[in-house]
Amino acid sequence: MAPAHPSQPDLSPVDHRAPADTLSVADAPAAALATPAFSPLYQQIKSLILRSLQAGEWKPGDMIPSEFELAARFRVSQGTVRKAIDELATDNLLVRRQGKGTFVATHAEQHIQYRFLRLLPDAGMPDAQGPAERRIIECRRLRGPAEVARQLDLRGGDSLVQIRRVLSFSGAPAILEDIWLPGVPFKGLSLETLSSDKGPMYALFEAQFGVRMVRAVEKLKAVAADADAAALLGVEVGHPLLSVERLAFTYNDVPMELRRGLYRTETRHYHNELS
Amino acid sequence: MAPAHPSQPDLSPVDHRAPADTLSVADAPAAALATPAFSPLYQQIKSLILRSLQAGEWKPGDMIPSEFELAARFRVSQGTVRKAIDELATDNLLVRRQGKGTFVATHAEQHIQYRFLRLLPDAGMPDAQGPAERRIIECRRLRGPAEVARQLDLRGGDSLVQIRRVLSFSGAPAILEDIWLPGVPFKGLSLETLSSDKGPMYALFEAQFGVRMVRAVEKLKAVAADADAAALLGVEVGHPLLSVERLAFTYNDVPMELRRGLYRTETRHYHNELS
DNA sequence: CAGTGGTCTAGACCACACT
DNA sequence: GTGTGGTCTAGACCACTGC
Repeated sequence: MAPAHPSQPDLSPVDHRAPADTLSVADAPAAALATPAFSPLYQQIKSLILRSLQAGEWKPGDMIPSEFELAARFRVSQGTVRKAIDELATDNLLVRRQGKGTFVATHAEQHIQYRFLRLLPDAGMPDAQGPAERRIIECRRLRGPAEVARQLDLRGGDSLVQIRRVLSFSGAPAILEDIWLPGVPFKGLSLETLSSDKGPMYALFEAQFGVRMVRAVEKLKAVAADADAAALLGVEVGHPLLSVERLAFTYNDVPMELRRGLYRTETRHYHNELS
Repeated sequence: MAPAHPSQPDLSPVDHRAPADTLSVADAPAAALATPAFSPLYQQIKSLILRSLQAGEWKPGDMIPSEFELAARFRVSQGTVRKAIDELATDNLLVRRQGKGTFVATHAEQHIQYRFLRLLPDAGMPDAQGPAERRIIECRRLRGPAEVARQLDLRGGDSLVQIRRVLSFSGAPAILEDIWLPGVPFKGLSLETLSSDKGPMYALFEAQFGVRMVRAVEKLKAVAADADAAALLGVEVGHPLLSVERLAFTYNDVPMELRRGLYRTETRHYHNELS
């Protein structure tokens, strides 16, 4: 067990027992007192694992090396690796399965159909609304509006993909979504790609473009339906709709998707837990 | 250090090294195979600490005994107590402060004014909207509607307190709230109590009634303002409002408050983070 | 300085899944 | 049985706070 790790440079992190000035900030100017810049070993291990995830060393769904293997690779104890993995698991980047191993989280093959969708039926079981029917209204490339570009950390003239679609439950339209994606990472995304796909959109992004959405922030408002939305969702103009603006991030907090959804909430609600 | 713990019965939990049949399920019938009913030591410690919190052995804001003291009391190692406290801290029941100690979380003297309020101004700093002005519209006791009673785990005829209030920012009304509380734990709550108070309502509940809200679930919808709401919030009838229905729980998932808020979201939004 | 939480180690054993 | 993650211990040392 624990053979040499092929083509793996010595990643042994700093020795936490060494004097403070040999820590990872060794080269910082002595006057830099604003940043304590001390980072525990397990945090450094966490960063190293994160780097491997970004680099694609292990793909979504893969099993990563065992805690002991990683401990040997990084020259630390198993407990330290464990703490690093613990944090990555609570961040939903890794999934532990006792007896089997630790796996890279994925939007595909998860029991929940849509990991980031918080819309539930008012009555009945959480999944009583069945699978959503999806209709793509359009998918085009354009030079995006400045506000969208800004949120995606792009320059004003950069290319974007815009998608508009409607989700229905049991034949009744429920959600109208506009989605903006940066053009470069999503080169080749087309109406055909989207239409022929079956699973969640974020699973498609993983499989086809290697883009994994890790976290997101949402801004919710109540708005009145305009003519467009009213027609597509089958409500009167002025009907109250829940507007959900979502900015989704990949690794390292890089924004990769802006999405604006309009939800009908007559028989459904947006569910949230506070603590 | 670690003197005898006065008036403390021997709380030593089950020995995890003992054969399985001496675990806490020792008395379960042999046929009961549906429940694995194995609980790690640190979970048992967590329950014991939780029990002390409920019993009021340590009040909100208090410092609890050090990890070593608790380890001695419960006859386990410090690391096991640590893991129990870790979970209680991530549940926001305890707060760790390095060098000082571990404290019972409180809704008072927290930097954020309202811990469960997710409404932020669209632009500007998170706290740019300043403190809210609060106006109590009414506070009365009644036999509550069946639906409210059901959600609060009460019988239909039990007494309730109902509060209606409006929150404004910079003089502009923003939130209309209806709050229902069970009458028994909140005996003595009156308009005077509420009006003379300055801090967050949940801080008042802690200080005056010993009720600490621990977590909550919310259901969000977009609705049209009715005549009442329109008048109190200064909008037209039919104006879209964000409806936020919150059920808040004390320890042990006992529901203690039902709250229905109507938020104006023209210049503010409900903020949420997904992961 | 002493007391507290925070990190790290090394080793033991348990629970679970596969073969 | 073997290999994985999960729990528990005992002891060492570090970092922060306040006397």
